[in-house]
Amino acid sequence: MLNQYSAVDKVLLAVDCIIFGFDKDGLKILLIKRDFEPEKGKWSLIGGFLRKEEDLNSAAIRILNTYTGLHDIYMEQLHSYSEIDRDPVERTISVSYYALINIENHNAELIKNYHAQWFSVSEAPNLIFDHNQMLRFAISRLRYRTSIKPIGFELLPEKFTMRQLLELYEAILSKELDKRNFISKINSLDILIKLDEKDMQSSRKGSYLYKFDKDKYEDKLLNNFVLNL
Amino acid sequence: MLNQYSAVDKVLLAVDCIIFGFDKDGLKILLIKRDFEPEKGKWSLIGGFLRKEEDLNSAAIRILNTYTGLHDIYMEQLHSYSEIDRDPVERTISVSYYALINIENHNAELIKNYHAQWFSVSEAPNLIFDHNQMLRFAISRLRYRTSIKPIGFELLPEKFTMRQLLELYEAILSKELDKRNFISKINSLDILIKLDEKDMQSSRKGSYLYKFDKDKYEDKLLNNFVLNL
DNA sequence: AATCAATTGCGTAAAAAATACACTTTAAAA
DNA sequence: TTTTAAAGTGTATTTTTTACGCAATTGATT
Repeated sequence: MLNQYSAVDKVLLAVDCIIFGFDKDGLKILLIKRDFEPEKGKWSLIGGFLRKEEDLNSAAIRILNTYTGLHDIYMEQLHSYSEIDRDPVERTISVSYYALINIENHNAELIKNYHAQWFSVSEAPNLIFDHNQMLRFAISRLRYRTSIKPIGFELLPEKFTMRQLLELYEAILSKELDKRNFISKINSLDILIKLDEKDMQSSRKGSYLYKFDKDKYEDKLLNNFVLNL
Repeated sequence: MLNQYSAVDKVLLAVDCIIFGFDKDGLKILLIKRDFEPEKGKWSLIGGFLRKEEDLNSAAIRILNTYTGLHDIYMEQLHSYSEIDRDPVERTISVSYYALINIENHNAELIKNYHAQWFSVSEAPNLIFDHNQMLRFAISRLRYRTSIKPIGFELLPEKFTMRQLLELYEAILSKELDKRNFISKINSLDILIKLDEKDMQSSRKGSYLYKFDKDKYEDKLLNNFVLNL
């Protein structure tokens, strides 16, 4: 029974994940040393293939879970890459996703087994195929996202100082921000709860710890805003 | 020779195009009456399947050309849709693209042959599969694009009045704009050339015609700006 | 006990951008 | 000549963004 569907060339569909984390040294990404050909031994984004029984979002979530042990992580689709020879072995289209995770929360054992490693975004090694391009695109999307959605819950420890939050934003935007203006803009979002507790690591005076107001944070996630930092 | 690539489920990859046009009645999209099963006879975005010898951008351009006769049209990839049963016949992942075209320039013959038709965006019929969702997403992306890139070249005739440009923006954003503020904001972009010629259709007084300064327009395309209308 | 050092915490003034708003001009039609 | 319908034009007000500096705190040092 002929139909429009018959003459078509099927393809492999891959998912590649740009996994962002943040620690005292700044914004990082999780990369993996590829353990199969081609390009075995080179650095690559964390990826896998789409399976019959899942959609792309599920595949991205499965792949993230495989390499980090994490679940319930929000991921967002970015772009599809389809150059004919992007993968020399077989025609493969790849859909990129990004995730934001707290570096402390993932399974360190797991990533070691997979020869995965965190790299500063600014010092990332050269990546296989078109993964450099994927990474650049992800960074620019992350910057954009920062201007319309709250960010931080995913990347910071539960309790954090204003300075940590400021440095997170500075790392993402890669520019310096004025401390006072930053604080008043963040406060105007009304998503932080100031705790009665101080972090004494960073200074003699100590600085107040904050946490996100989960409900308000999630409300804000639903409605875009403009945050001009 | 076993490798990581062997166990994988290949899929069909489709491209669906949201084709925007603009005329005196506002913002429109080009839809097609589907002439094969499933959902034969229902309205659908214009689509096709990715072929071996092309990448997704080329496929989108080919599909647009097939139905409109147009070429050299800028298209932008939007999103990939991968719900398992989105197409009931076979597992198909679809990548959406959008294009902006001048309604007057396309091949009317061609679209008639294909049972394609222009619809006001606000009066679009119900579409097959997840095409309604694709359309909504495309509209929101078009609005966003409007705020960071110049728009109009693609949608307006070569010479146009300020009112036409204003109405284009109003149609895209679906809100009223203040004429005077609009004009001064558009002028501040410095992409228009005021001609010594008037359009006498719209009023007794006649209104000046403008055209885009192609070079400046394209410079602006390369660099984002913020246009708050 | 006094001083030092490092970082936190806080507010205001100036500049820039966005918004609101109304009347005159023009030329064809009556 | 009067009428009519749309074009064309500028300013004051409000809001937002930016720039900027100093006092408070406290552990460490002398």
